[in-house]
Amino acid sequence: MAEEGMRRTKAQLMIVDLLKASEECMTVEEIHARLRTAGQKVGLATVYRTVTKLGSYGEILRVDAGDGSARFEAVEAGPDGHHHYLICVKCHRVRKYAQFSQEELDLMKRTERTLARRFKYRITGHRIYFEGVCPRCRLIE
Amino acid sequence: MAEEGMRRTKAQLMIVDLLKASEECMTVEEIHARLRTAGQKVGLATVYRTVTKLGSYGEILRVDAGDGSARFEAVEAGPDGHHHYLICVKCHRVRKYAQFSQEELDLMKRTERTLARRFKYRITGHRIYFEGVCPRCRLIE
DNA sequence: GTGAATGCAAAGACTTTGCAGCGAT
DNA sequence: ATCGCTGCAAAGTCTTTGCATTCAC
Repeated sequence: MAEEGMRRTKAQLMIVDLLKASEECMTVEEIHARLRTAGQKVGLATVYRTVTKLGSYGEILRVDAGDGSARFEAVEAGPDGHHHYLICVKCHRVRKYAQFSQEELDLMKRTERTLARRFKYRITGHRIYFEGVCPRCRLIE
Repeated sequence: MAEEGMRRTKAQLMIVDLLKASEECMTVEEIHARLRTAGQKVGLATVYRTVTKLGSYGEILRVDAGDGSARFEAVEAGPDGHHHYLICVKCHRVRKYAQFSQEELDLMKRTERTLARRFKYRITGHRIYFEGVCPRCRLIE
């Protein structure tokens, strides 16, 4: 996935590793703060540039929490890289999960074909978000 | 759906009507431009305030096209108000549709229960987006 | 050594807010 | 006649960009 002329820098590795280790998608601010706290001095602009650049290579995926805040996740190679999401409507955190059933996958595939025919789109993928209140926010409801 | 002390103004009606008549979700800029073109002098701030306010009442729903641009749709009362979406990864337009199968609805309901149990969320709804290339953009691919 | 990536700060884009006047109830 | 809504412009926020320096290859 390394591209022509591209350099794999320390900042990029740290950002991707951080995202890979997280069960939640992270905002640019969160990534920046976490790296700072860990003693790494990375500029905010670098985080923006990294998620944008690796995003264009498909290594990082942008996810919207529905409140306008952009969040990011690292994409593992292969089919295991695909996630669905749980979005908390209170705190806007985005939890990713990969345990979906074969039935779901089959239905999505079939639906994609139906939609392609009906609306003349070339379908390339889908995104599924469940909205609700996360365990943490349920405590203070 | 009218709230305590709220006034149903001309600007609000125009914005909701415009959204109801559209098969696509619209950005604030698009809404503003369309109203201007139609000879209505509505300020951009009013459009922002309207989508935010009616959004909090559930009359307008915010949709993210995955590129950070917020788009909005009017929500009809009842179960018919629910849509799924086709997002064009080239032009980022968001087409809404309501023709989903009973099988889809059933599966989503079942999945919601599974997720609620597994992740301890109180699930309130779901959002489904299919990504692809729209008919218009396919012509210039 | 060369040129991509970084850090910082400045610029740009998008959204919200203060305030006086307008208009819905 | 109220008091919420609007328009405009100013103020915030979030994101991108210019430039000199650093660092990966």
